[in-house]
Amino acid sequence: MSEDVQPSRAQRPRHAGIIDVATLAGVSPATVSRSLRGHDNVSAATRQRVLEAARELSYSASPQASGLASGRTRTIGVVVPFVTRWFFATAVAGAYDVLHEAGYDVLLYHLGSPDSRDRFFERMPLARRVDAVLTLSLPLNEEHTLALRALDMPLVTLGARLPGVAGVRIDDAAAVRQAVYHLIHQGHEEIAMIAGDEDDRGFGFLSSRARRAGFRQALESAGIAFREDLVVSGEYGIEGGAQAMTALMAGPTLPTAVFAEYDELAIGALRTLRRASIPVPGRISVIGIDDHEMASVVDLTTVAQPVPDQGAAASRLLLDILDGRSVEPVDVVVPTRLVVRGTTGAPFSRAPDG
Amino acid sequence: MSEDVQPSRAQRPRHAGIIDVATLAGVSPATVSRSLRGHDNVSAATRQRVLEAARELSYSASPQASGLASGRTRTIGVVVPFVTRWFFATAVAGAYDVLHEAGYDVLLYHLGSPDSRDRFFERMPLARRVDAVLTLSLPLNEEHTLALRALDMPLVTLGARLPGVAGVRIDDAAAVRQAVYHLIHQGHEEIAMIAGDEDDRGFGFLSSRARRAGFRQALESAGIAFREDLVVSGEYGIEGGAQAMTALMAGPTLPTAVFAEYDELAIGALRTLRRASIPVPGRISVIGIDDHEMASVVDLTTVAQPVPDQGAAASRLLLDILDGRSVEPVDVVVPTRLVVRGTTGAPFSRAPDG
DNA sequence: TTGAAAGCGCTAACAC
DNA sequence: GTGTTAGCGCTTTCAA
Repeated sequence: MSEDVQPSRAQRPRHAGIIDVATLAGVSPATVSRSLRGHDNVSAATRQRVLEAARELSYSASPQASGLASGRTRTIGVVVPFVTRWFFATAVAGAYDVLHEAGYDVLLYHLGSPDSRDRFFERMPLARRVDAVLTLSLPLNEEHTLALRALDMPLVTLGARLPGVAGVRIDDAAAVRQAVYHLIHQGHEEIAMIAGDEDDRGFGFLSSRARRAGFRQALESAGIAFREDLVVSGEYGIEGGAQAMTALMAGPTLPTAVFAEYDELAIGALRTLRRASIPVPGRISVIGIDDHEMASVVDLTTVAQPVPDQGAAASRLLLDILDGRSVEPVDVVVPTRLVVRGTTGAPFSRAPDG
Repeated sequence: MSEDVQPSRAQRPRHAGIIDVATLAGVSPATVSRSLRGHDNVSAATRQRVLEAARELSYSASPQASGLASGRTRTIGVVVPFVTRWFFATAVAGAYDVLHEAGYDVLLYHLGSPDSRDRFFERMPLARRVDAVLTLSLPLNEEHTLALRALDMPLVTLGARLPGVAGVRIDDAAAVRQAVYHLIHQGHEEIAMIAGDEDDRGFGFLSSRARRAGFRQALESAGIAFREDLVVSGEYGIEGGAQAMTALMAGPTLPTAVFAEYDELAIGALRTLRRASIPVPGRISVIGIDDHEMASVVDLTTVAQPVPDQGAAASRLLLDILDGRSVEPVDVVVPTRLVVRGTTGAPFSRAPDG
């Protein structure tokens, strides 16, 4: 709510308008419009003249005016929880390239916190600003979902499946299984999980829920009892992982392996372990999900998911819907794969007399 | 250039328009407009009725139409080289918060490569889409600069000073000095630099140039001869740093310390050193600039710069210009500070018989 | 194949 | 304080 000091608009040098182009080309504005947008009911000669005139005046249509007249904005709203997190930044970049290539601008909506998410969905600033919406990993409640549907525009989700909405994602349960089975195959039986925050302060990402459930299933299907006390949660990011590891270390016995819901949590955990001089994987193994760009630096074993590809795929899906090429709410599931590095190994065996 | 399949626009449920609100409130559209935008020449009672009517119809003005009529878009263009890099993502988040709070939307332009930067400046998609532009660390040649000035709209740079343009940045030379003097004080004399790419494939960031120059100056002012052969460059990101370190290791003698132009290069270098089992700082010390969020994880000594703050400060500057509160092209320089961690130490002393 | 004319939904200048 | 009247710069029928 800033004060509105109205700057004079007279200063701006007047852009060439469609009428200028029409005059120069000796045609009507309507013909200019048709020529420039590649409609086929214009003779080649006329179009040629128009294009030249437009170039000469370095004309390009005002998006405002053309949007107002046509009802389309040529803009896509991209809604992300945190642009600063590697996953989201990378997905946005992947999406951007495809959308930009297709001639769409990208309006960024950065939520930052659940509070501001709620405000966002109340005010719905997207209403007449965009032609379609791409939401990244947003966990939405009924109210949010309704607000989104009320927009009645093409919608695609990335990383969080919404019933009836097209989306791109990985199979969370499968990814967790890859990670947990890797640990089990190495002989681990005491496996802890560092999960994302699930309480109200956090977003409560859907993938978090899926991965927690997947963790339990994976253990049980391997005949290992699930222990609630070995699941700790941390806020989004490295610090969250570091704190969660600290909490885990405060428990009665340190497990022999930790599965982190995603790499940043794992990386935070590694920092805590390094500072406490606990050897990895000598005393404890660590594995994550993502294949974050830093995973290779800290030599983290992880389950890789293709992030830019998902952004690109989601955008293509959106374009398909916009162009009427797709109607079904498809559910694109991209594969993950285990990347074994140096933070996992055979379990530490306690001294026989211990 | 995608095929234009025009979707029917008839499907969209008609938003309430300003006339609907005016009718419901029993006033003219102009009064609705005035009331909603907080103009003071409306009686309290009238405004009240209008606000209620607007809420009842959940009306909000079409940005297209209001933009067309007022000549303002309430949108800021934010131009970044790579959203995926920590520095840029973090700066964008800092900027976003301030702009969003002030009621502006953010249109993201992701360049990705110098080629696409050039295309961007040729086509200048910003022309009528935004009220002002924030460019992040973009090295611009004369042509780019002209294109930007031709827009004749408020402009602020972050991380790269443009003559006559307001901006926010750190003092690159000073930051380099902090880093290099730290190494020198520890006794290092053979200090290499890993610099950003300067050839055509890279953007050739201005800060890169400044930091290279600063490096030479810092050495010489300490009485250490600058050696061209100890400067290697790497592409933007971790891989670039890793490759540069490999190149450095291929030289006749490994220096005792490496100064990286920014942390991601340093982190890449650390990965190469770890893989080659070269002890840090036992055999070689490493220092960077940024205080990247991963710096604490790899225990990297660095010169910290406040990134979200710079984004926020740049945005405030932009708002000041937009609102006519600032006219001078101010040059805001924010301080940096040395953060000593574990990758720097006393220099390795060669075996006496070596 | 082209042009004329009527909007798209607002804001701003000018009346009252 | 409030209403009336012109646009803002395009696109899109509809006619020719």
